[in-house]
Amino acid sequence: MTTTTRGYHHGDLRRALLAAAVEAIGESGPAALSLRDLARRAGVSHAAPAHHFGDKAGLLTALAVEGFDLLAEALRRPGDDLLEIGVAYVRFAADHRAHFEVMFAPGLYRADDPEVAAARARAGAALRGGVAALPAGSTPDRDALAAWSIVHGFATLWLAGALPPDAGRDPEATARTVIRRLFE
Amino acid sequence: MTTTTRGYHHGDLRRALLAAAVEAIGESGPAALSLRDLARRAGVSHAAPAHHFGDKAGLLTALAVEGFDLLAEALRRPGDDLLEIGVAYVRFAADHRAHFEVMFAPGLYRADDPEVAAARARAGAALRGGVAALPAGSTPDRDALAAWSIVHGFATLWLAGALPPDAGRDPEATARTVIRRLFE
DNA sequence: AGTCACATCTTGTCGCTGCCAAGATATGCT
DNA sequence: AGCATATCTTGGCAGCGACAAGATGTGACT
Repeated sequence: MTTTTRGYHHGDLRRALLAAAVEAIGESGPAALSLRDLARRAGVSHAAPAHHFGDKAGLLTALAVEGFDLLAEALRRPGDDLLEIGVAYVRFAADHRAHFEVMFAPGLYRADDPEVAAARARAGAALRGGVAALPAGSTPDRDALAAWSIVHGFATLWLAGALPPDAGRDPEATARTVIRRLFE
Repeated sequence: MTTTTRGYHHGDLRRALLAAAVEAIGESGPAALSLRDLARRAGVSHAAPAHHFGDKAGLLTALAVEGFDLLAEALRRPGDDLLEIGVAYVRFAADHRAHFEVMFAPGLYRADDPEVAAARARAGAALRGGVAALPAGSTPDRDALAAWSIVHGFATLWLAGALPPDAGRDPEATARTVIRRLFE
């Protein structure tokens, strides 16, 4: 599979546009995203993206699907340890900022799209996986929601630059400390 | 003070534009906000907003300042009870969705503006106020961060429509249950 | 009362954007 | 070889943010 750009046909434009979107969002945030800019980055005409994604919301929908699948994969890696699953959640937000910002901005894409719903459900199952391994006498639904809230809140605040400077220096270590608060 | 719209001069255009912004964001989210639409809602020409706010980021900066001040006020109301302060945080997000969404989307406004920084600090102080009243032997910085994370995460997930339907029905009650998890 | 500086709002314009329609080119199937 | 289809281009339209220049009120000073 050649990914070179020469010729009338790009070869892998869909993937190239998604990659360009990640790059552009990393530079200027999701709100400033422009389909025409992505087309320029990929070296194609301004209307080429429409063929693959329909419109801007379509492109962001595809990016959200990709993001939820990456998240599910990242959350499955630590196994049963709920603390480490939480840390993985924060690390995912830091490592895939562009995806994360889009995923939780449902006004930007078609959040009710079936592919999104399926990918979101896979990520949710991966997160709930660690809660099942908690000691007896716990309340799974509430514990899952509390765990999700605390890691999501931490990640969001860190991305927003709202954390005090010393807490934001090493988000992963700080997150580990904060999450541990749930188990004491 | 007359707030009528007749005449060449509006009378209270700045306030009217901020109110229109809250309304518009409530309908379509912050990303879809248009200065020209706000001008139409206020019954003025398309360039009138520029005089009061400079540009779009300026308007959203003013909205963020207003939001952080409203939040500080809301957090001060419950007094020393950290649980109720957390509930007030969630209630604020629900009651002032437009403000909240802008406040924590620093890419949309000038987050380093001194007025924003001051208002944000006031809200932070109000939040930390409840942590000081915790039982001895606690770790204030970490506890404040954990509390902030869990309420912010819950509020954000609720606004994003990411919570399971039964948890999202009565966010305030669910939030109270989830936050209590921090104190057990 | 006059007039003058200033704040407020309007009109006009520019480049950029998303989206649509119509046409060009490559690919693969028969 | 020939045709259907997927992929990409060109051209155009309306809406947007930002800027510049002008019109209109407001208030202060004399």
